[in-house]
Amino acid sequence: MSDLIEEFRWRGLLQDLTDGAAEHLAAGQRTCYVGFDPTASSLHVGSLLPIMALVHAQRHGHHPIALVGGGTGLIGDPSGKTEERRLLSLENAAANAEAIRAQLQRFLDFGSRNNPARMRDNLDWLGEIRMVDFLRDTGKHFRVNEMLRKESVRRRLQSGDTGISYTEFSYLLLQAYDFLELHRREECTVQLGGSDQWGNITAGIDLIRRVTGVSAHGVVLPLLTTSTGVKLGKTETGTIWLDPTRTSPYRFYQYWINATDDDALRYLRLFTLLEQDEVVRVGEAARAEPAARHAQRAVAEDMTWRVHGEDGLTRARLATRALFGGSLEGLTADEIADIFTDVPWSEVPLGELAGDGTSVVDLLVGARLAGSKSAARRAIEGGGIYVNGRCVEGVDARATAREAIDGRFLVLRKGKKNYALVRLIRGGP
RNA sequence: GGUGGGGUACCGAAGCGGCCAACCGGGGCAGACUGUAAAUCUGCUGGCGUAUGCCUACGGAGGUUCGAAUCCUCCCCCCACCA
Repeated sequence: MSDLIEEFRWRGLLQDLTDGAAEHLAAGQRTCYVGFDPTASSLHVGSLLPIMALVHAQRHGHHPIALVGGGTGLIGDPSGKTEERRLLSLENAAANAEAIRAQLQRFLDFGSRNNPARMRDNLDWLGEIRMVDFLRDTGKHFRVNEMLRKESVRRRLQSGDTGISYTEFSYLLLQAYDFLELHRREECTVQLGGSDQWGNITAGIDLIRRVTGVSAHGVVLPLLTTSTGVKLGKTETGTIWLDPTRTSPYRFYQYWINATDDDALRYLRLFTLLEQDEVVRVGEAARAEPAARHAQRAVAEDMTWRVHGEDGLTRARLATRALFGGSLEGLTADEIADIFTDVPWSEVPLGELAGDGTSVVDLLVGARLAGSKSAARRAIEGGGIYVNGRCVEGVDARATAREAIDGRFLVLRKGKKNYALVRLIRGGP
C-alpha cells in the first residue's frame, strides 16, 4: 500500500488524525468514507477538499465511499453554526442529494475493477430505523455529559436565546451511527472530513469500538481560507458552485486564474493530482515567469476539466482568450455570442439605439454592471467603463446602432474583468 | 426586578440643535503601476433624467423647534454590574 497519509501531508491536506490511522491505512486496502451534506442543490469549491481526499484515497488503492446525507440533511449538523437551521423538506433534501450525487460521479472512478467507488445515501438506513431500537441500541452508548462538552453544542448553549433544539443535539448520534452502519455493511474503517467534523467523526469511532470492539479511524483536513482570509470558494459576488447553471464554467475557470500567486501554489498541491516533482516544476516556472501565471493556469485547467469536462474547459478557455488576450475586434457576432454565453447579459430593443442612441448609464444599469444610475455615473467618471473595448468618456455618452457588432451586440465592460453583453432584439423602444 | 452604559450607513466607530447624506478606519468598486497576482498610491462609496433641487436615512413611534442623528416622552433591543 502506498502511503496515503504521507501524500496528505506534503499536499497540506492533513490537519489531524487519530492514533494509528497512518499505520492502519498503510497496512492494507481499507474502505474510507466522506459525508456530504445536501443543504444545497450543488457542491461548491469548499467541498472540493474532502472530494480530493477521497480521490487520493482511491488512487492509493483504498475503497472510497461518498455518503450523501439524505437522512442527516433532514436533521442539520450544528457544527460551525451559531443558529438553529431551518429544516429541509423531504423533497428538497432528496432533490439536493440527487444533484450532489451526480457531481460526485465526475471525480471518482466507479468502474474500477480493484477498488470501485461507491455512493451511499444514509436515508437508506436512517429512514427505516425504529425509534425504540435506536435509543436502546445506539443511544445507550452516548453520555449526555460528554455531548454537552462538544464544542458545537457548547457554543450553542452559551449563545443564549436560540440555544439548540433536541433535533440538532441528536445529530451527533446519527452521524456516529452512519459510520457504524458503513462499518457493518461495507467494512468501512476510516472517515475523512473537514476539521469541523472531528467531533462527529470521533463519536462514530467510539460507537464502533463500543458495539463491535474494532478500532476505526478518522483523518481531518484543514479548513482553508485564501491568503486574504476569505473562506475558500467565496467571492464578493457569491459562492463558486460546481453546478454550471449556478456558476458558469467561465466563471469557475476565472476563479482559479484570479488566485494570488501564493494561493495558486497551494492550490496546485491541494486540488490537482500533479506529483510532487511536477508541482515543484510548475512552481519554478511560475517564479521565473510570473506573468504567464503557470500555477493559476494549471489549477484552473485541471479543476475546470474535472468539473465541467472537455467542453466546459474549451468554452472557458475561448472566452478567456477573447476577453483577456486580444481584442474583440475581428470577432464575428456568432463568435461573440458563443464566448459570452457564460457572461451576464441583458436585452435591449434595437429601436432604442436608433438616432442618437441610448445612454450608456442606462445600459449599465440594465445589464446590472452598476447598481444604480449614480453608481454607473461614478464608474464612468472613474474611467472604468468600456463599450466594445473602447473607454467611455463622459457620463452623457450614448451608444448608437452604428456601434453594435453586426447590429446584434454591444459588449460592456466595467474595470478589467467584469463583462456584460447587451443583446439587441427586434422591436422599437 | 434595580442601576449604569449603549443602539449611527456593508462592518467598526465619531458626531450630541443648523456648517450632516453624516469625520475616520476597515471592506467594496474604479483608476495608476503590473501579470486578469500581491503590495503600494489616487478617486469614489444613499437614491433620483446632475439639480444653490427633491426623496430616503442615524433602533421604533410620537413631540418640542423656523430647523433634530443631536432636546423631550413612551416603547423595543443589546451590554455591564447588582439582585
